[in-house]
Parts: sequence; C-alpha cells; structure tokens
Amino acid sequence: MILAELQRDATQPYAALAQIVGLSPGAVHERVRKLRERGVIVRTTVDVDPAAVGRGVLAYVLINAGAWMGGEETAEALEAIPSIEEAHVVAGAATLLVKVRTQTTEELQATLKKLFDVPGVTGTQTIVALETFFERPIDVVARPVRGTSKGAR
Amino acid sequence: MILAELQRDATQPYAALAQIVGLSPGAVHERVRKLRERGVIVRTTVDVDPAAVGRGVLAYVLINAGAWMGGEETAEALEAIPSIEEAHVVAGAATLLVKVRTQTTEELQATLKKLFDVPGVTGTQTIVALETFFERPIDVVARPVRGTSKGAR
DNA sequence: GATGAAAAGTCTAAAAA
DNA sequence: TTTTTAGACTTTTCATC
Repeated sequence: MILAELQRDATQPYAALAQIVGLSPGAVHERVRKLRERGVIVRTTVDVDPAAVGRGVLAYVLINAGAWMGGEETAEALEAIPSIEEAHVVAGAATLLVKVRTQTTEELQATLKKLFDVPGVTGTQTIVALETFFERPIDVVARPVRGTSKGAR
Repeated sequence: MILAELQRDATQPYAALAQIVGLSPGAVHERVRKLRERGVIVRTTVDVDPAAVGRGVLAYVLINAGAWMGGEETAEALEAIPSIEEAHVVAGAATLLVKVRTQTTEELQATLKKLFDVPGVTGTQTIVALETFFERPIDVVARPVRGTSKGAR
C-alpha cells in the first residue's frame, strides 16, 4: 500500500502517506526506512520521457550466440553500450534479449553494429516498437497467495 | 546532468544537486520545476526489487493477432492484467510484445491464458528470462547530435 | 512497532539583479 | 535565468507507550 503510493508519487510528504494508510507520519517514516534497508525499495528515481531526451526509437533485440554468453564479460560489454536499457539471458530460440532506445533508426543500426562486436554474438533479430501502450511500475498489490498462510507484504 | 543525478537518486536535496552542477539551490529548483512542467520528468517514483514483492519470474511474450490490435480496446484489455508491466505494438513477425512479471511459472501460465481471452489474439511465443544482467534508467547524457546546432537538453 | 513532539534540515516563493 | 532570503513545511530523532 505504501509501496504502491510511493511508486505513484515519491514526492509525497510522509504526512500524506500517513493519512492514506492510517498511521502517524513517524510510523510511515520508519516503515519506508526499513523498506529501503531491506532492499525492497531499490532506489528513488525520476521517470523521463524518452522522446524528450532523444530516445524516441524503441526496439527489442534478440541475440543469438555461438558460445555461452551468460558471463560477467558479456554483461559488461552490453553495459558499455548506453542505448541498451535492459539486458537479459533468456530461454528459447535466442540467448539474450536487450531493450534498446535510440534517437533514430540510424542510431539503432549503429547499436546493432556494436552488438556484433560483442564476443560470441552470431546474429540478431530486431523487433521495433511502433507504439507503446503503457510502461508502468511493477504491480505490488497483494494477490491471493496459494500455498502460504501469509499474504504478500 | 541534473536529470542523470535525479535518475540516480531523487532523494538528494537541491543543495546537493546545486553543488554538482555549480548553481545555487534556487536555480536548480527552478530548472527541475520546468523539467516537470514540460513533461521531461514524467514522475518521481521508487524502483522495487521484483523478487521482494513476489514478481521473481520475468518473461517477454510475443503476441500474434488475427486482426488489427493497435486500438484502445486492446490497450485496456492488457492494462487490466496486473502482471503485464509493458505492452507495445511492434513491427516484425509478431503484432504485440508484452513484458510480464509473475511469482511463479504457474502464474505465468495463467497470464498466458488471460492473453488468449483478449480479442484478436491467435497465438503467443514466450521468452523466459533466466537472468537479468541489468535494468537501468534511460541514458540522458548528451550525445553527439548530427544535423542540429544544439545539443540534447 | 507505533506515537507525539522537538530539533534540524529542506523546500518554495518572491524580490532583485 | 540566477541569486538571495526568509517563512513554511518536512524529515528525522528520541523518549515514551
């Protein structure tokens, strides 16, 4: 509940959150402190409009590999490419999946070229997003949990 | 510069940002206010550890359609499924791409079942993430801009 | 854990340059 | 657009429940 509110607007004062959850501001402060301490809240950040900062082109790139690419060297090579926002090792026809944002399709092409320089990459398949319906925070609302006596915290 | 700092840590006082960018806190406040006003900063939020809130399973689902699915009804139907974090209309072999987070693979299966109830869906292809190398904020650092006399703001 | 209150720190707006 | 200033508001701590 507090988490969902903070996802929605992390600029709210503790007094506002306190009213929403029915606690004192001090108690909310303590709970949020613990959520940070435990690592449930990873960071407080601002969401930026991609188009406003020259990242209007979005694509997902499936990467095929001729060797195992789940190592730290691969992670570092991908992190060094600023237009890559996410990188995952995946199961399926491909080995890796990366999320790429660029200003233009030319820059997307340049990113693909860089990907081919990453050791092990043998091929890519690019899926270009034509329209984004939505991108939203992780759903943290307690759901019916089966097999446990406690609900999601 | 201010944007990148806020992405990294939006809890910093303006005085700290002011020192980093070499301005007075008042000037930083004014710049941030304008970034929000213009919609460059969409919102201030907290990033949550997916595993900590029962969302340890990550998958991307490519959706095939037997009809045009770029409409508002499709967007709403997908938004109604809480485990879907992103939804895009894409170019390529598939029609839509959605990012799904669930607690278990059973719940992932339940999400796929829900997807087949969305009008127009004729098939899906699921890519399960085995490991996430990184997920990070959009790169907002000014890059060499070709074709314009002004740099990225 | 939660409360309430005091102290420290920060935000915000406004005037002036 | 930036700086400075000052009052209002928030965060943070701490004693207490």
